[in-house]
Amino acid sequence: MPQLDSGGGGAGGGDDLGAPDELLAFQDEGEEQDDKSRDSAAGPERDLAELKSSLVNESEGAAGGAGVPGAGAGPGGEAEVGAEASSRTPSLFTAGVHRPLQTPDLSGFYSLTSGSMGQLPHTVSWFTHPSLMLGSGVPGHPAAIPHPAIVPPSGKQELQPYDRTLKTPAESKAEKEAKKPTIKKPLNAFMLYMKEMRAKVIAECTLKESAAINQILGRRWHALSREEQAKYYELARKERQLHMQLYPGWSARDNYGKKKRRSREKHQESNTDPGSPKKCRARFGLNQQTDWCGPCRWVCPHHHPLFASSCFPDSAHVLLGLQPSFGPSAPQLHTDWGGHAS
DNA sequence: TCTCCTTTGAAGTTC
DNA sequence: GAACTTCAAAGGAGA
Repeated sequence: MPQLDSGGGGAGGGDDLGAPDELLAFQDEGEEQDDKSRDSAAGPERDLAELKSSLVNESEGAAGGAGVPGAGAGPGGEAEVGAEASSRTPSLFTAGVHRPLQTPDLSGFYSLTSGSMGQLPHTVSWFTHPSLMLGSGVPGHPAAIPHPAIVPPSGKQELQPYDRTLKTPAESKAEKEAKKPTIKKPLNAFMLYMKEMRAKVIAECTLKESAAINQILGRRWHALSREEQAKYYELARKERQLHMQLYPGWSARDNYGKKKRRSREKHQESNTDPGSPKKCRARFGLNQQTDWCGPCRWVCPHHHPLFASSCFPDSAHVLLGLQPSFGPSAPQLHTDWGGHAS
């Protein structure tokens, strides 16, 4: 865990949490996104990469100083913890609302009470009271709020996932492994977005199938402005930051194999599928769309970014006799729409 | 009961 | 360092 280096060093390396993919995505879609952002009022807005780098700098300051905002057992924190923590679900956002974060620049993100970020739900809910968790030295303390990322082997949340009072040094390692609760990965920006928007999509589309909902959410994600996406990237970055502080030794690898491994063949099949839109786009680029295969070039009017927010669910496409996008053999939705927009 | 589906992003592994 | 793999959420569907 390279990022686990604490302090400034960690901030320099580990805190550079803008993922390569993240950047790539925007590089990929830079052209089209630029067009989009040009006509959207975002004119002078910073490039997202710039924004991200500024966020990194900002977080460096935070990490180097007080660490995670609110993490440093600030005044009033404990009182609020005991009184409110159990009655409401704290979150990064509620944290901002109820108790503005210490990092001024971030307050904008967390004090959003309207718009898309108004009610980011509880995924980040454990953030509010890190003072409980950080450096408390009392694992299993009754007042401690377990991180939602902690999931016991049963899959249900335990109140005291790290209660080791009954453990003895002689306890078998296997037993420990078996009983050790799973610490989940922190959610990335898109996951946070999904959590927030899922309910809306369900309400709008009267869909319940997560797969279909996620497809819609994927399209909408691409239709988001950079600023809007940046909010989620920032949130996700904070998630990861706090996650690292809460679980310094944790690695994503710890959870490898806990899910049943997907069929590699299937995965590879889809990756090597010549009709894979992402492949064509990656291979030929946006400027050579004439080289793209048919499915990649195919443009569903409902999937056009202009209509992304009101796009039909794919089941509706099927019902309407439009080109289906479900099924392993069907072309994936052209969610990297950014590129096909121009 | 378990796995798949489906999305994007982060992080780990492999070459 | 590029490419690939796995996991994170969600809940219906199907084995």
